[in-house]
Amino acid sequence: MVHVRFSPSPTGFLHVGGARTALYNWLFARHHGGIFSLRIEDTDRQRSSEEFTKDIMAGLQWLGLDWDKGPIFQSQRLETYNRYVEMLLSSGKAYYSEEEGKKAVRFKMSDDTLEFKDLIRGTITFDASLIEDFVLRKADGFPTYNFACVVDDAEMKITHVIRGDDHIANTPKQLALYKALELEAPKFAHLPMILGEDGARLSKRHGATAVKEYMELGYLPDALVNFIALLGWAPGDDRELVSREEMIKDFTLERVGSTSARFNKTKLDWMNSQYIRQTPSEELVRLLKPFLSRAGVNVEGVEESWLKRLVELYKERFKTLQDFFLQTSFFFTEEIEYQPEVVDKHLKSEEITGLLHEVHDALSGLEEFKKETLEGCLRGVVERKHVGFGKLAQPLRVAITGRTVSAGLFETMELLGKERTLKRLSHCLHTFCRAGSI
RNA sequence: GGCCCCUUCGUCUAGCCCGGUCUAGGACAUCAGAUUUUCGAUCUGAGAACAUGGGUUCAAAUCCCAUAGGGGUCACCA
Repeated sequence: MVHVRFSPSPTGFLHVGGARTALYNWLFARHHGGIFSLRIEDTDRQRSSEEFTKDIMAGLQWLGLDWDKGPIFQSQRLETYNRYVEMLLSSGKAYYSEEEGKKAVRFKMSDDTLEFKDLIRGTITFDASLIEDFVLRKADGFPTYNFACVVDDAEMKITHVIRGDDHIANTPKQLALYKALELEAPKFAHLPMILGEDGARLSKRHGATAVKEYMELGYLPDALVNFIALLGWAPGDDRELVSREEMIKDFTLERVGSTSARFNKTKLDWMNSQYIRQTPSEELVRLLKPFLSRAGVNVEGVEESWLKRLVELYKERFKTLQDFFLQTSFFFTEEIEYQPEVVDKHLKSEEITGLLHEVHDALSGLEEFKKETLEGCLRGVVERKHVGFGKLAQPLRVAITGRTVSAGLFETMELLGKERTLKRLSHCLHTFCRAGSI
């Protein structure tokens, strides 16, 4: 039975690199019908914190990476590690060493050649004599990473260790420990790193690195999962949008590449927009509400069916949940702001004033404020004025939305409603257009 | 610096293990055209890569070696 684990240390928020490691472990376990465990490596008492543990678990849950066992906390397993320390001490494979008044236990490193077959890179060989005796138990009584990792992987009967390739250099030490403890080593697969857009190691200066940040920016978990899955793995054919089920079915370590990948936000944005389109509108409404609230919208006061229609109007236009409000804010307020440059360019001319006047009058007389009737009405206006519809569209858009970019005019007006549309129109005529008073 | 890993379009990658089907495929991005009430979306099309140098072979992106470049790691951190 395959048994893998994700074993983060709670010294920081769950970041995309860790998320991908977790994802690959999870996919591997699900593909083989095995076990996926979560182990918290909190042996650094200074840097570990419960806040990070919570963040990591919340992040995994949000991504839909459910674990079968755990979380197991290393900080609660000191007796176990001590038992193994005693074994090594009594067999002479470990010894006490004191430096600067701190008494630790060190492992007596062998001096042979250590070799293992990495499932992703093939055989990797190390000269053990180049590795110095390393600490097993720190002066504070806690085990070090390499030691706790080996003890736990052995006790948990982990079959495959899938982790970042920054752990390659740790592997010979762990191999030596397995040998000294007469335990069978698991198989190893070292994943290449995820780099920032510029090819440097991913860090805060690259923008969002924490999973939580992507959640707050309005990325859908499925989209993020799909995107990071493809950073190092490919299904083998030309598919880009791969569902979880397909990933589980097709995921193998053989198909994981060995070269580091750069994080590409533009492609993530594209992928997120694809997932947004796939998501039912009712679901989007539900997901969007927290974002609207945070933006200051009184969500309780917004009619559900109206919001759903707005979502449908913008469904192919917003790339993230946060982006939705950025594009539709003028629907949620009474007053809107007009940028002077935009007003100057689109509203300040005799001809436009006349046109908008005409539009205001025509719209006032409408019984029904639906997109079909609106279209008929507006096209009638430009026809009577002998101008192209393009002449009217932009100024009118600016007048009722305050922007030069929006969804279709008729749909926009319908959703905005007669009252607000006319109010904004007359406000513009009064304020910006020289000739105008209604 | 020692040790280890990596190197296909700008980016993510397919192909590499099992040399010929590769005039190297796809996606994002870019550019052009179409459409159009703006932007976007959409459709069509274009440009764009086997790091370099040696081998091996009838034949190399695919195998071998060297060089260069990038990354990782050298803690009583994980």
